[in-house]
Amino acid sequence: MNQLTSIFKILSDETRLRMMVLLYQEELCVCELSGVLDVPQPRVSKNLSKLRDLNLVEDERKEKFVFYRLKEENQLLMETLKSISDKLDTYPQLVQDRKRLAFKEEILNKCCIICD
Amino acid sequence: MNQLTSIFKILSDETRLRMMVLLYQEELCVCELSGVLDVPQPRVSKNLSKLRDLNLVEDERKEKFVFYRLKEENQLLMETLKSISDKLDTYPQLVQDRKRLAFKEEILNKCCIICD
DNA sequence: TATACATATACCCATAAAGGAATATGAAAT
DNA sequence: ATTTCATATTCCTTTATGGGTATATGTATA
Repeated sequence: MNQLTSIFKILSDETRLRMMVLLYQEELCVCELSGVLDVPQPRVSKNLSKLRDLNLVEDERKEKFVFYRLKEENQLLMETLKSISDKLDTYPQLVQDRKRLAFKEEILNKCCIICD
Repeated sequence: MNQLTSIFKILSDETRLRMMVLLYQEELCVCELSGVLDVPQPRVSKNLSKLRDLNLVEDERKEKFVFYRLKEENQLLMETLKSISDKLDTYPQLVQDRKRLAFKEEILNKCCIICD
């Protein structure tokens, strides 16, 4: 039962929901999430750790960055994210996030300092 | 966006989730919900009013009782409740609630005093 | 009109949760 | 080995949330 409600609790926070919707698209590192969503890095990290605690994401280090991706085991979560993604146009913020996702490289260059 | 997160917030509380799952089956009055779920009446009422505030249920008085039913307009909510109901067996508490729902008349007789 | 009963609300308390700022950690590069 | 940079964590404050008890409301029945 708690397994159920905790999923909804995770989705009930705007920051996390936006993170999940992006991660539903593709794996992302912390600073990409932070940059695309325009949300401070500690907030992203803290919320990612909540997702990790519930075994909803897995992380993998690649060089300097830690990438997070959704674990697809939780069927309810996946169905829910699909429902949201199917009607993405209904939610301007999510549409904007997705647009910004397309520019993540440029955003990354501003956020982290890899401008070489 | 808030429209989205508020749906999940509603579902993230165990009492409300159990209420919603029952209401997904059939309309129920306050004391039926209270009796079937074995939850104090004020708690049921308060949570119903939260649902009403979000326009997720409608109520109708029939004689002495006020019956609540889900409004089926919110597609995401409906899809979510369907997902849950489809895998009901996974959640013992929900299974038990549904069993008790079948005995609601007897439960009602104990909870309210209509024993004529 | 007075009473009973179903439901709604108010008040209070305890806990949880989110957010920000500062700082710690730990891997990689020099 | 030391510095840099990405990420994680800690501490603190504020606000939100849920639950209980008591009580108010309002409809129906006697």
